[in-house]
Amino acid sequence: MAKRGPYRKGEAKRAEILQAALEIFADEGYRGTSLRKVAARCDLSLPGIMHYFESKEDLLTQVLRVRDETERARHPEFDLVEDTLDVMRQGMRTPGLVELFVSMAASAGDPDHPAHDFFPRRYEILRKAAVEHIQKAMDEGAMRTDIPAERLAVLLLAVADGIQLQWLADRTVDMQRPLADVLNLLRIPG
Amino acid sequence: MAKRGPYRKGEAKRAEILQAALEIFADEGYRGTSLRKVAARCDLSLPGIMHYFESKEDLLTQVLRVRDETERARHPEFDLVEDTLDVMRQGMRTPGLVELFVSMAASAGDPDHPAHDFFPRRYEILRKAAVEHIQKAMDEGAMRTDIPAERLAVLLLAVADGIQLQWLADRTVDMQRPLADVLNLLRIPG
DNA sequence: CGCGAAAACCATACATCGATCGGAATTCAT
DNA sequence: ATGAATTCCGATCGATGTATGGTTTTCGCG
Repeated sequence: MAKRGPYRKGEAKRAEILQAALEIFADEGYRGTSLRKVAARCDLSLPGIMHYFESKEDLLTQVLRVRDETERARHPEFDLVEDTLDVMRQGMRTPGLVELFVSMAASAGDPDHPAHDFFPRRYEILRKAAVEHIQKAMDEGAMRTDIPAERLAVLLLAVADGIQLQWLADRTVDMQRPLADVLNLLRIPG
Repeated sequence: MAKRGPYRKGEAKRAEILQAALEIFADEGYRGTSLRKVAARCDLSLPGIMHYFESKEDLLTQVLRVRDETERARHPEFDLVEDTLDVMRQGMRTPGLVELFVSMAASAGDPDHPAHDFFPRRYEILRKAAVEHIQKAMDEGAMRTDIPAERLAVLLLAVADGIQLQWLADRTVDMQRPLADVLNLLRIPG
């Protein structure tokens, strides 16, 4: 007789909070966004938020989670190049979420941080998906390098993340070009 | 009769504050480090800090500045490969500073942030230095690509930054390998 | 030397933040 | 319909960055 699980309205509110937080961080940036502001948009008080999430960082971690899930839903079958480019296009429209992602990645190194497990897991998933596609291209003889697919996957993810960091500093840099360049370095020329 | 410039003790304290902040962030991480803690290490009160720095973010920005300067002093003549690898080795010993760097990069997108000018300027300097070395290697025929040096510089910096992001999430990843790999992709094989 | 203005520095206070606690109101399985 | 679990709030706490006013120290200049 201990637990009874969340109510229907509860689950709805939880989703509403995550959506509100996502929107606020998307168009107001990571700085100066308080839980009380998120609460206000949901017609809630701050303890109302804390009822659903253990801490602010917990909420933000789950924001990243739903962001990842919705993005994954937008791409039923994974295409290495096109999907990565689409992630960047999406990022250009929502700089606040890129800031959130980077900022969380910075502090998630702490073992006590709610996102401490999220990022390694995420990288592993992305790496695995990338390796799969790279390996296929290699088997088709479309690669001109002897670097193993696993290392190429790490390299490609690094390019994708790194160019976003540069873009945060200077929004005029071309985020798609470096990825295209490194892919051209791998492809057998015309 | 307006200004008289800082006193001798003042400049010393200013440097002491920056050094103390650097050390605290280096071995305690970015999270949970307050200005009062920095003040205590300098035998100062919090307003004592605020006398020298306009805000916390201003202090942190200048921490990054002195960090850059001391690193540049350690490398009188710039060597693209060896220096980048050394930056990563240095980062592995001070994860807190990597977190600080990434976290600042995330929030420096705001035009009102003290580091808003720092990062573009930094990237421009690094890019220019990288272009110089790449161009030299190209003139010597040591490159096997028709991608212009400027774009290769952006690509190399992206790899360096991106692999650090992955390393923050998983400290077992090899930070040096991806850089070596992308360089091998550019070099004419044996 | 010593005068005095600027710099260095502190005690205090303030606004805001995330977090906590006790309790009231609401939901829903039984 | 009952009652326990969930939902949610008012009030409060400790900590943080910041602002204010004043006091002490430094040091150029007469």
